[in-house]
Amino acid sequence: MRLSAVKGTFDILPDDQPRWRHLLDTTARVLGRAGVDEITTPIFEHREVFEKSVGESADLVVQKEMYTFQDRGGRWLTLRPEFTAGVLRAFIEHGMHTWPSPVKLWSAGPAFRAENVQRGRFRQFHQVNCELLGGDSALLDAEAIALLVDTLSAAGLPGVHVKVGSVGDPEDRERYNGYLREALAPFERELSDTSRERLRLNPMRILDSKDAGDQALVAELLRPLDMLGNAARGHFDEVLAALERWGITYEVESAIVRGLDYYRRTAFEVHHAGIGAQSALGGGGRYDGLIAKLGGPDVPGVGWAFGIERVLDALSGEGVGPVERRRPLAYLVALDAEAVGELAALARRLRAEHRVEHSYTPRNPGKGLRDADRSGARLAVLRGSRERAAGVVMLKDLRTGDQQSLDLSELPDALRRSAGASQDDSARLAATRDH
RNA sequence: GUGGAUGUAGCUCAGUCGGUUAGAGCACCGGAUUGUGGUUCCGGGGGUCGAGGGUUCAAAUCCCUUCAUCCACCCCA
Repeated sequence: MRLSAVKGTFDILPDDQPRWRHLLDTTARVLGRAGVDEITTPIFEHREVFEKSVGESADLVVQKEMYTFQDRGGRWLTLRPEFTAGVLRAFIEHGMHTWPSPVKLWSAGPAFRAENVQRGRFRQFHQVNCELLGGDSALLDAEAIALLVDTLSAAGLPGVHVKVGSVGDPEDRERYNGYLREALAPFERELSDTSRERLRLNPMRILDSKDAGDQALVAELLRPLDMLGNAARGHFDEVLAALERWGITYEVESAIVRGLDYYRRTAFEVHHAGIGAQSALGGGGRYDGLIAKLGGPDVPGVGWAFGIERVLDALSGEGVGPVERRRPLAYLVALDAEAVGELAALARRLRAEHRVEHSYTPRNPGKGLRDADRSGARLAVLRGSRERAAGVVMLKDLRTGDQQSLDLSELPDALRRSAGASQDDSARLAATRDH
């Protein structure tokens, strides 16, 4: 059987890399300016890290989608299905609650879920994650949303659709779930199977049901937003006020529901049309109490993640085209065996400044220039017996066809001059792709 | 877990009322051009027709099974 990538995984080939690089560079720049520092945590953790964070009502659904395995020492480990739990584990382990507050951290990398594959859903996928830890100010909720919007905007998606809601404080949720149970109890037999299950475990999620019958039953009921306590209501209003003040357009979602029950108060999502059925680019919310639940100090936090593949998908749809791959400045063509060694040594020196490639076997000029042309190099440098006798190289501009014989000592300067010119090219290229 | 569509060369795809040796474009290699690339022209290599089984004188083509990919449902941290 021919080997292939595992279902739900894929290779990011050299031609794809510039787009990824661009998105990650943009992320680092935007978040860095906001005082968010990068943190890298392991891609697997003790299973408890994720099991504790996930919560009881969700674990039935969610745990079976986690890649959990036993290593040779008998440890139970889980490939991270998301970033938050691992980052919080690091926060606790390194005593970050003593750092100047708030502690702002971002990460990027792969995550793993054993899901069925479709557009925008993979088993190994990649996320950018951001956490703002140690403050309960509504300003931090708003900042989190702003950072998500600003990052996507800077990457080339200025018009994402922001949905903001609040799931309230724990007591609000309890009250609301009680209300739902009471209101829906008479209709229990009319609910869909999953919703009947949810009625016991987490009634709020019934609001999420796509079943038409379920939707009809809940249509007339109050939404979570309608039953927020004073504290959560005030907090939510402050978040919205900040967003308005900053000119961030949003839509209030009266029944925003998230699959995990660690969310408190603010929850939000960003959506984009045209990336298939999975329209969510990312989302997040506030999770006060989660750090304590994981065994740390009772420090509040708010965070989000977006899916890199989905954002790139959206960017393609926006006509933000593939970014051109890096090309060498010069390709050194060895015309005889001795030149191969000479040029390899020369290339090594030139590489201190430029991207330079060279032939590894003797080539005739025709083949050598074709090699140079295919590499995408702007310049070809030829060296053979004639050049050696004169102590020179032949420098050829592959676009104009101009060529000149050049003393070896003059080559570095000549390359520097051309490098200046081709940087202008790449600047133009960058300008067109950043529209 | 469920449903639909699709699997033919490295890539994109033609080819199925069953019938010679399975084709094209692009890509790759060589030559025209043994010290000058791109364009052009000529030639060449490359295929378990996803896999297994069945029907048939004969299967890429028909039947069954299976796997994979894509899309969607379910679910979604």
